[in-house]
Amino acid sequence: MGRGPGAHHAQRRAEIADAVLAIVADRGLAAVSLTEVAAQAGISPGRVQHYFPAKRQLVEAAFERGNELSSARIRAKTGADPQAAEPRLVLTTVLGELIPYDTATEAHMRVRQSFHAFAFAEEAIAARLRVLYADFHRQMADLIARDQQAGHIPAALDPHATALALVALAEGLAAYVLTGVTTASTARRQVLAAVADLYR
Amino acid sequence: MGRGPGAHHAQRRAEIADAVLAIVADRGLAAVSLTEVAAQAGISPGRVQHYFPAKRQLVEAAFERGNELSSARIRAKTGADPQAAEPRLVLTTVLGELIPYDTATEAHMRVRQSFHAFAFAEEAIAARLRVLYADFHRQMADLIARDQQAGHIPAALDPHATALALVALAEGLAAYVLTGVTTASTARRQVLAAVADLYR
DNA sequence: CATATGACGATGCGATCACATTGCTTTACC
DNA sequence: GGTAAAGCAATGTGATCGCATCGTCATATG
Repeated sequence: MGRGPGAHHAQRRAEIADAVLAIVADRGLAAVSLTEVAAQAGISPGRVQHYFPAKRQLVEAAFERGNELSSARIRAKTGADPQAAEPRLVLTTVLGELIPYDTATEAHMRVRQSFHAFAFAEEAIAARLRVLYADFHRQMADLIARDQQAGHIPAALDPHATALALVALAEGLAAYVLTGVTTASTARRQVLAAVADLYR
Repeated sequence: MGRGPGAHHAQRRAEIADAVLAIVADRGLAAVSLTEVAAQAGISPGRVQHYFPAKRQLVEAAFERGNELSSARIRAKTGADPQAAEPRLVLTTVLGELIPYDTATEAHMRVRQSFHAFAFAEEAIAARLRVLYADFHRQMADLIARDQQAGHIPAALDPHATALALVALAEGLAAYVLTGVTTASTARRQVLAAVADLYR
């Protein structure tokens, strides 16, 4: 797409979605309003409305955007091809990524938590979360199954159940880190220990 | 306190706080407003305002109320004296209580999740959460330490770290149950397996 | 060149919100 | 029995919200 109307459409939408994510990360989903988003993005409220005629679409776009950014960050760390890398390395990387260690990951986990809570009232978001996690858990289970067949992980474990428990542990700890219940390093140590426990 | 002004003060406040919890549980914290709360409680908006002059106090009261109800439910299941009961029984009961299994526990976990997200924007709530969890984790750690000294749990484990991981696992799984990512029975099985793993 | 359309900014509108104010009734206390 | 305070309902108020509408300008297209 070159110049003219619609040339920067996708980019503008992404910028606005990023503004929403920034607001959610430091003031929560309740602080998201058209004027607030416009101020955060440094544009007029009319422009926000132009790209997102209804607030619902604005929030959903931010949700999708957050997931994209998360996937991109994970891909950057593990490589594009999930089959190519060592399962154990991918497991520790991905699970470690769930524990906030800088402002970007902290913001992302805050957003994730906020949408989790939001899903109680918005079935559309809940449905997307289910799809997202089904995929995520399946990928983790695949990694575990691969190292089971390689003889590195006890074959008695149920790959999917184990994956579920690992991710749940990581996210539970992440929630603690976000509110200051525990430190990031403690949480990270716990997650890595849980992975190591698979390979005992 | 007998009759006259102030006689039912605490009870009225509790009723209103319960109404807030009910709204949070099925429509989220964003749906909480003075008129909404009044409608839920079947009283006039003025009465809500009378007992809670500012919305902040209303939300905080609901937060405290939720914690009280949770503690009461746990006490009812484990007995009043935490020293009297078998540590393993208490561990499984308390952790199992974190997994939603009926409308009451589901509502409670929804409320907990909502306040967790709310804490990002409200430092006062975050501070209360920290105190709450510090206490909670310490109690769990004590139970583990007691069964370590009894020789039922490997002494090599760090009681506090182990307690932290167990609760985080349970809450992470609970979040999945709430959005339908996984079933309650699966989550429960995972939690019980984690406890059983301590006693291996 | 004419016209339609995209891309906005500006303004207005109705709803809702938290909160303030007022006033009436009931009760405790001197 | 008079008075002060508590317990409420009713109403008002200013702010903010999402969203609709209108107008302007640039650009692609015929």
